[in-house]
Amino acid sequence: MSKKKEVTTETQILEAAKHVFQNKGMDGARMQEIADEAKINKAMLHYYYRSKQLLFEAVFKNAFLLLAPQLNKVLNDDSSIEDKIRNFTSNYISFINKHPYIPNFIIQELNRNPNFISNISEQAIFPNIDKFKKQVEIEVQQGILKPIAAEQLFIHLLALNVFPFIAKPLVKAFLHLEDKDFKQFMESRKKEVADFIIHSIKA
Amino acid sequence: MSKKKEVTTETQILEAAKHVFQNKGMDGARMQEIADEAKINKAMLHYYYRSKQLLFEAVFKNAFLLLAPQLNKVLNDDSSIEDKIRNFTSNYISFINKHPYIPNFIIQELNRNPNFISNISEQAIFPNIDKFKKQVEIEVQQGILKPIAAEQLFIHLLALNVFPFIAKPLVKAFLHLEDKDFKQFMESRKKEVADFIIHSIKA
DNA sequence: TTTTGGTTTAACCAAGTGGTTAACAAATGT
DNA sequence: ACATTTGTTAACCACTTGGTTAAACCAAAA
Repeated sequence: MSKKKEVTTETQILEAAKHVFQNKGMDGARMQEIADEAKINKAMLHYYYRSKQLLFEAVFKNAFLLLAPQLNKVLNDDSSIEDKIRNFTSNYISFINKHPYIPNFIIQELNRNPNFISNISEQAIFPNIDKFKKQVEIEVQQGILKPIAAEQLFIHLLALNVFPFIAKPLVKAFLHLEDKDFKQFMESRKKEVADFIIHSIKA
Repeated sequence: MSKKKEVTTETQILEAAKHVFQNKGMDGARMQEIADEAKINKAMLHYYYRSKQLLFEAVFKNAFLLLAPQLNKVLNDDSSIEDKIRNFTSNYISFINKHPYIPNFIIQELNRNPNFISNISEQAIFPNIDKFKKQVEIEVQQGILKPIAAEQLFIHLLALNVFPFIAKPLVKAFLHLEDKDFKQFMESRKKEVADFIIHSIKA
């Protein structure tokens, strides 16, 4: 096994593919555009990744592996529900500011091909809600939280944090925000969302 | 002006285009597929709508005109904030059950081409937040609501209602739901979401 | 130096793509 | 009745698409 330039070319391709796929989606992306952006010959894309579909899947899994730990942290560590909500809300918004394309990319392509999730949902990294659920039940029983289904709370948390990024053009239009204002709006949501949730669920 | 079959053919095309565009998006849709589904010759698409882009825009505006009144009702009628939240949450979820493709379609294509929203945001139908904002301020001042920015509340409301539909494949996977369970989950959210918001904001 | 193996390239290809055209059919107007 | 406009069709076209191939390249092993 010689490796010569394998590493650089292969990663160059993946980086370019990330950028193009995440901006244009599977259908809108063009292999030639990826090759141009990676500054390599188009044939190299197939040499390393065989087909557009497989290159896309590599990008998709790569994105999902970046996102999953963010969720797992909330679901599996031992801090209180309140702390988890505060931490997640703050961390997630910072995370997305660094990778603004990810949530939309994942959701967009998952809607295009819903079967695709079974490829991933079996992996160990895939977020599991069980521990979070038990913890909510305990805190409800202890009188820390008002009665609430953990599933609903979890989706509330996701919705409040993820939606504004996915619907960014819509939010900007509704609230008459420029890009700079939008960023500020999201920054203030770090505290706003956490407070909003905790006000609602604390006994 | 003669009309012969204009009406039926033109609407047949629009219906087929709706279906195809909303399932596959602008890039994934094929003119031939739309023609096949409308059971007419492909040339008719261009005869009535000139180009793929214009046909797409017709579909897009059509979808937006269906969605906007749902929001305007919340923003512009005179009931209390609490009533508005309860009504919207219940009505919106029912509305999406009838048109499950709409929110994802709009957000997906708006992210693909964010400039596109300026085509629509100038129209009178475009939701305006001003009245809602004043109303929130008044109810806060009257001590009915805890202090909260109307903009944040509005996005909270949208997020909690819209997100689960957009992220349906993800929600299903996280919570291990089948389609039937998902529908039931969304049904229970009609009350759940409204209660959740109101618990949080009521003084 | 020569051989060997993975790496890279330009040229190519078949299958689709949105869009057009010219001829034809069906109404409508006179 | 005839002419004119409107609706419909099949065939066609230029161009783009993902993918292939055969030859060239080039570092390291022999």
